[in-house]
Amino acid sequence: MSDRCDFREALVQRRLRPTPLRLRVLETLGSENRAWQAREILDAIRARRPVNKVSVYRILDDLTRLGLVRKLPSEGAAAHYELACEHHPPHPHFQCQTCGAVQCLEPVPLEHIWREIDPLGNRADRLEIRVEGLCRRCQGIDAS
Amino acid sequence: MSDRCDFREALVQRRLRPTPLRLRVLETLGSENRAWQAREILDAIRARRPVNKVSVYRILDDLTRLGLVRKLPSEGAAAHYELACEHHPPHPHFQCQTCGAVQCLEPVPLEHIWREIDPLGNRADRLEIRVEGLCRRCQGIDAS
DNA sequence: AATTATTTGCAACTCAGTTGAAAAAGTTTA
DNA sequence: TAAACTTTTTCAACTGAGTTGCAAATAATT
Repeated sequence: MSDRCDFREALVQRRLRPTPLRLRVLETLGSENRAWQAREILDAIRARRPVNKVSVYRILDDLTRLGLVRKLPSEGAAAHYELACEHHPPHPHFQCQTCGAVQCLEPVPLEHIWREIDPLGNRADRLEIRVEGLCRRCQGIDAS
Repeated sequence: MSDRCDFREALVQRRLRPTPLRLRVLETLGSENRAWQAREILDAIRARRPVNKVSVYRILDDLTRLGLVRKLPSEGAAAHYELACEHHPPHPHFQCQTCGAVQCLEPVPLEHIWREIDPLGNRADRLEIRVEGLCRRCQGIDAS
């Protein structure tokens, strides 16, 4: 999945310095077609260098606020994060009820889904579609 | 919203004793057309009698496992719960990004939404549609 | 009434995420 | 380039949601 987005550029555009840590967080998010828990990102980076968890949380918050990362609602305690840059438009997600992993599904046209939904006078900004079930791995379809 | 479901009956069917506490939890969930945090349920019940939070969490877990309650994924730390009995089929939800409240929206036909989605070989069991935005109250449309 | 099973409460814990302030690193100015 | 300033990262301590193990209380069964 090695990403086509220029993270350095994306950070500079948003007036955030392209520090090694911010770049590592973005590279990690872009390295697999799935959403990551803060904890997983932390561990992935710690495999190569020491990092403090507060730094990762603050970076994820900043990037989310600036629209470079999306924070997904999730079943269970920990939030999930994914890239939100130009090559990653919004799309549905699949969460396995057994292992908890969150995969990204292909984008679907949202127009007629929006048309079905009556937001009851609330201002609707964002639509998230979540599928839950049993993933391939947990069904034993895949090896390993 | 006072509910049409017979909670006492629903509990007995599931081999759970219809204790005052379980009934209070269900009545609370059924008292408004929205999803509740465990904390909110706890506070609502405590307005009338003492309860321990562990009891409420356990009751919510049991009811969720037995299909009388649905646990919703949510933005933020705390999970939300809603009734899942016969008069409350699955439906989309709206969460306000400002106050965090989760409202229930009208059910939508899911068949052609399912048709759009490729679950990539995973077994899909459940579909949750979440709308996020700014609720009427937080827009200042409603009084109070 | 005595025994047993279920439910609730209590205390102590875990884990995700936050806060405030200090240390470190990078940038700007003189 | 040294001093002053800004931004980023770290550290320690905390909050709040949810869990665990076990004891107390309650209800059902013999």
